Amino acid sequence: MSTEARESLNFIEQIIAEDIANGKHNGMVHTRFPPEPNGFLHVGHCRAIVLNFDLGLKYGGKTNLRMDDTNPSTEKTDFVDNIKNDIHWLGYEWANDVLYASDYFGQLYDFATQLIEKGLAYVDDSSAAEIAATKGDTTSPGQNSPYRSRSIAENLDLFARMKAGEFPDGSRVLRAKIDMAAPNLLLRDPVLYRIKHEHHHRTGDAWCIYPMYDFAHGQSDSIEGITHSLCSLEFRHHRDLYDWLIEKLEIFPSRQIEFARMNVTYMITSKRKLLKLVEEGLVSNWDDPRMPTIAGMRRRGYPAAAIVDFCRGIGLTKRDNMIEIERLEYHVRQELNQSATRVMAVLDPLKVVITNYPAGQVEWLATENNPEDPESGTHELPFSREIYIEREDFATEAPNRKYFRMAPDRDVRLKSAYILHCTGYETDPATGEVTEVHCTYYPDSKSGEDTSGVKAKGTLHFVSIAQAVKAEVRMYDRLFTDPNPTNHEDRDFLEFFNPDSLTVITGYAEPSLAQAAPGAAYQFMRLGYFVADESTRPDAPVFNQTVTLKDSYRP
RNA sequence: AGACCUAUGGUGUAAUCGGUAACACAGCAGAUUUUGGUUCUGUCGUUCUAGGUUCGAGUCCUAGUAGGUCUACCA
Repeated sequence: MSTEARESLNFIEQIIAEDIANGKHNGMVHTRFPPEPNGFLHVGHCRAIVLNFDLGLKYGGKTNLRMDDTNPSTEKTDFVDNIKNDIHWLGYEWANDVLYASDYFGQLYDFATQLIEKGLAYVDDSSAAEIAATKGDTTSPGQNSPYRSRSIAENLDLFARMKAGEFPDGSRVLRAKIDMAAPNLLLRDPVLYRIKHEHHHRTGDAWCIYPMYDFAHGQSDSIEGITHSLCSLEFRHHRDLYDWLIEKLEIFPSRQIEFARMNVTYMITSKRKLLKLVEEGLVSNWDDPRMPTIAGMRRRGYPAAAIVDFCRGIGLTKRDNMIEIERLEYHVRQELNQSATRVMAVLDPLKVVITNYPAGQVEWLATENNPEDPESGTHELPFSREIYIEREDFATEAPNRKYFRMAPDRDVRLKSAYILHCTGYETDPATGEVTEVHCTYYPDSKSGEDTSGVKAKGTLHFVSIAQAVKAEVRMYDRLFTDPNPTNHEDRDFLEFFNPDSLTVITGYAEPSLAQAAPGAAYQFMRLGYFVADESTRPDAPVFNQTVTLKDSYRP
């Protein structure tokens, strides 16, 4: 009864549990995921999405999806659609419709006016360079702006005229009047509004002044009644300003809590750097299967459930972390092992002729769709005199006692078919390369009805040559040659781009693969998991390697 | 150099008013296996340092050390 282990809560859950116990916000929990629609979502966002939406689900609250679109220069509606699609794909549903910080521009303007009226904000005519120059630094205080002591009336007038479009870009800003000597640089009269005569993807030309992050994010949280506003560690310093604004504006007290964002080896999460990969043509696009974007991982064949499980499993702290990609791959394999249909495909073919099998004869053999799922049934694949096996599965001489693949005078089973006895092989006189292998088969060794008594230690996959379908197979390796490519002070991350991260080959697949539906997951037996690419067609099947199988064979 | 944040196996986390440092991934070894997959078993290895408080410290205190963040009209 009382032997059940106490549930281990992460530090944010502890805070929430405490707030609920104390009756804060009447026990309500309301979170949000606030992406800026200026790029594709990536692994790092997955962690934040899972965290915020799971918390909403767990504590009976809601989670908003809010586009943080306060900078008209970089944001686009296209990105909004991708973001919505990615979140849905992960399996989450947001409360209400999608919300936009830009919907609050009117409210935000009123907040700014209130601040001016309280003598807590002023219009500064200084240039960006002047503001930066008088900011001081970590060891010395800044200097007050000469415009800091303008009257409230003058500030009100100037701010209204900023909004009216009377001034050019960069000529004036609205600043909070806090403390130019504050140890936290963000509190040294931070800029609240800037002038940008630019078209906004939603508000059009209605505004020519736009709020800065610090004067939009926290206020949006407050307007929406967000109880726990979760963000990454680098926003710690912003919290002082976040709290100051809420206090001075006397609005709903959302609470910001910072956590360490997730880093994964061989993956980068800088939007700027991901964009560079696309622009330089090193990857095909944002959804290239090598990209750590949600779109890329989806196209790579990573199941949404695997990504979500991964994010849930890594815990949550305030420590910088670097999670090994093997852990993500573990979840991908675990998920795919349960769901992927088993098929056979040979990627590096070596012809095998079964000399005692009648030429022209074809047998259709039943093979399990998925041994992990008894309900999954079987499908049929052809067997005939001439087949392909993996070149790697043949050796002219068995290297050691632990080798149990094909070699002269050895017996080996063909998965779901017969046991073969290797009688010899032919080589290219010029190169010495093996060109063909000869075998005989044991007619009474058919899978499921084997009475041969022959013991074969190894089992190989194969395809019947006559019925095999050629497929384009894209083999992937890590995108970078270094687990943390952006961590080198003296070298650009592109120096670590792995030129072998994509290898396109022609494989030979069992005929059922011609009908693969885009997105369908398969296990090419003994090779790995593959997904039918969105471009796959019956006459030209295309597969992306998702991840290899774990391989404990060591020659 | 200033403020703030963080230090637990190779990696990520747990240990909830101070009470035997545990789980997962990775690694290694073995069993099972018509996928050298899956599954199962075993194994390796951990509290940054120095003081202090205490019967007892990963946990509390002090001082160091190391790493991270911050001086955009980006978010």
